[in-house]
Amino acid sequence: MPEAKLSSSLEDYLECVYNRINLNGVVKAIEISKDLNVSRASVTEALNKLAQKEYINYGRYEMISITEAGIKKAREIINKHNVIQSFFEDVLGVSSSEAANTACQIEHIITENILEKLSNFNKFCSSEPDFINRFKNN
Amino acid sequence: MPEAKLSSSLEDYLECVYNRINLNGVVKAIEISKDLNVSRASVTEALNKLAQKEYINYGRYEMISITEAGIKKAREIINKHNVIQSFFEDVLGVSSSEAANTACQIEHIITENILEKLSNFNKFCSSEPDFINRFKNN
DNA sequence: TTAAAATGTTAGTCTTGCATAACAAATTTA
DNA sequence: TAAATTTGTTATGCAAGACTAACATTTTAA
Repeated sequence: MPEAKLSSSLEDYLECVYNRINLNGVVKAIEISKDLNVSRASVTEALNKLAQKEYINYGRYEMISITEAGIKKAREIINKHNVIQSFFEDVLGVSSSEAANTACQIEHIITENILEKLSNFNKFCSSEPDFINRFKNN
Repeated sequence: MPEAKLSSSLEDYLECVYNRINLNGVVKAIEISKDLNVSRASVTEALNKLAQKEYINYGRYEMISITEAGIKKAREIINKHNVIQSFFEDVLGVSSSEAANTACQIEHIITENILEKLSNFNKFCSSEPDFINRFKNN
């Protein structure tokens, strides 16, 4: 039974593991350290914590794999990220990089309820391009 | 010359000092500890840091006052809070308490640029109540 | 005006998350 | 395949931010 709560930092590591595995089928600690701009030692430490919480499978010098619970959790985080980024980018008209950077932080904070409302709002706005255009020219 | 950067935590303390002083003219450490749900010891520590950064005036057993730089900074934080809360509450229709709690965290993260766009968006939406009503009944 | 209560401070500890340096293992390449 | 390089781990330390317990000061009230 994986423990539910992850810190922002551990969520970032899990998200990175998921993305890398999705992309390449595997992930190495050094890639994580580059993606997240942290030392290899910090990655080892974080991976041990994620394994202890049963979000990944991992042991000394072993290949990293992600559990079902890890996949579920990672997808939740990534979904949050995407909804937030889309709001900033597509509704407010913020640049892609600024939208992404801010979304990276807010994804760890926003509640499920607000997320759902925001997601609906994004959809509603994209069904009303006229409104968004008037806002942008305003 | 006050140092610019404050951690999320110190921003919370400064915001609390500002609000209490605005409300009552004075603020006591114990009130801060109750508002922020931390120990009196943590308050002492935070106040020393804020004083060292010249956002407040403070010394051992002395009355707490806020500097000009502190007022400016606090108002920026509170403005961020209000814009974010208003978006959640008035645009998305989130409850006041959930909007406030989430805004409390996002206020430490959001960039000036996104804030400005969000603020404009709030204004634009309030000038188009029909759009918001259609979203809410959707 | 003291004794009790409330408030504030200090000292020491814990946790998280990061770092560097030294060492271990695995991989690459000459 | 042996040496060099890369990658991973461990040990250790630091900083922020919180805590509790003990002590100091201030305030309240008997």
